[in-house]
Amino acid sequence: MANPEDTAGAADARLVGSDRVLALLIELARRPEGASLDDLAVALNSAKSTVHRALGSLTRSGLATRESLGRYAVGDEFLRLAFEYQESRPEAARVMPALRQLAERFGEIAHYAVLEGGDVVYRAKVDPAAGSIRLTSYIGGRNPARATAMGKAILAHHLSTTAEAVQWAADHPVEQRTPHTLTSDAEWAADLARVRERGFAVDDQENEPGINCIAVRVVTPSGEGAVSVSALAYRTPLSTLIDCVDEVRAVAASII
Amino acid sequence: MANPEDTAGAADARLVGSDRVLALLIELARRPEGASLDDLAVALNSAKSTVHRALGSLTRSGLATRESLGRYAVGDEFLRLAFEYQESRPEAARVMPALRQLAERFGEIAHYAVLEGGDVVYRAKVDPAAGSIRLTSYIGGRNPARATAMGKAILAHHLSTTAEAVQWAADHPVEQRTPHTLTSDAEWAADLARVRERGFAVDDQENEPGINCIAVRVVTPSGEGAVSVSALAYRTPLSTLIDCVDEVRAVAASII
DNA sequence: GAAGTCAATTCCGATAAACGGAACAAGATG
DNA sequence: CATCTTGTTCCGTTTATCGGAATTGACTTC
Repeated sequence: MANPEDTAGAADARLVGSDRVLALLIELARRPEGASLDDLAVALNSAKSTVHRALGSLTRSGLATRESLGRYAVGDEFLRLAFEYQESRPEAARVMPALRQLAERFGEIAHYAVLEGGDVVYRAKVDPAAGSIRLTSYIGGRNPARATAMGKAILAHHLSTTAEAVQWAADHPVEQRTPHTLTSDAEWAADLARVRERGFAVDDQENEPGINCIAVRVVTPSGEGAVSVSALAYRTPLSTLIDCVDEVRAVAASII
Repeated sequence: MANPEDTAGAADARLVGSDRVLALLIELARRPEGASLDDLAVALNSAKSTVHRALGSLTRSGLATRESLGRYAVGDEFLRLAFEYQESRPEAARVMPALRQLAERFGEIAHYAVLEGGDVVYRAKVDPAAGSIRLTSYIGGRNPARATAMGKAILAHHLSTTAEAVQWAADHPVEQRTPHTLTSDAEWAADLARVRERGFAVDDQENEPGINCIAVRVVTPSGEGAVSVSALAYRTPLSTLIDCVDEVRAVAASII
């Protein structure tokens, strides 16, 4: 991949000790096909022997493994920890049945997310059975709250006046992700008012081209969040989702 | 300074540097509820200040986060890395559609696993829509190959004679996990012969009480593995699964 | 709002562990 | 058999880590 690293941004800064081991773990997780020791040494800008020692630590704890000569990869233990953690979360267990119903009913992807700062963080997800097209959303992933139905569904309950909504928008600028993204603070605040009025939020290809979404806010004992159905615009137009909002609401209400 | 604690059990004697940071990450992942700094310091048998520094490393890379005062937890980034990695694996993408079909058809859990040493390692999984009862299987998790249908389905193709099967069994002893576990090497080898003959393997509550399972071997460009349907015995008796083996085979054959 | 409690953070000198360049071994390749 | 790639070990120097204790901060209670 000719992709200059974005997140790590550490290609320059001198990593030491534990930070390097963690950077190595993250680097490994970015490579589903695995990588050789030299590749990793280059990526981390460190000596081979250092990376070798770091790989030793990771291997010892099961977080990394050597699949074959020249192919180090993330270990089973890493995945086990993450998946067990996820399935042990009470909130995930609570919303999964509802998400399964939604995914099956619409044949599209259902999500559960919470608000964190200016982003929504996905906490659970169900792909439809027929789903062949892959959406680039992952559990633990983020999207700007402003440009998503889930974000708006949650925020509408906290920003009760236009002034507050405009202020929040000003504090959380958003990039023009698609031609439909509402970058104007005033327009966005107006959209939020409609959300408050109708009791649900939509995202008309504001976050990703060709993808629209409907969401309603839910409150669980673990806190507040939102459930949504994200659909391919050409297959399930937004109007279809809106027509069925009562079904979505009913399923969401079934979350304890 | 004789430090007379080589505490028994999980926490090893003396963790240093990176190993401690990784141990901390693993400890955090074991606690969906989160933990305070002091709790973690006790669990790792290290000084608070040391754990504090380690938490700093983890937080900096997004693998840990402080949810509130006294509650450190695994960070979103940890989950994102694991889930993105999993969904990027070609083999997972290949088998998921088949697993979804199986889970929907039987209303039970469908798995894909590969053989690693004497264990099967789960690589993909689909829960049924109606699924309320939680099976304790996680992606990245393991079970003894001897006591599982998937393990037997794979091994039957590699141990072509009774002698080989007995030898393999002797090399990989298994504990009596349930009353049905075949701990006798000879009996197990006989069972394996039946697998070879019929072209599919079953697990009649050998691994977990009340759970039976049917599995067939599959070969993909990424290697060999097995797909299975695991069912609650009282809901879907083994005979039902066996009656439908042709369906299972057909779905498995659809995996490219 | 002051006292009390629990959690997090900072300080610091001694010690031990990490660093990395380079040489060496082991597998693959043809 | 020659050659490449990948992985592993060695070792002197340096620098980060360790942990006990004291300090600050956060939240609760009276």
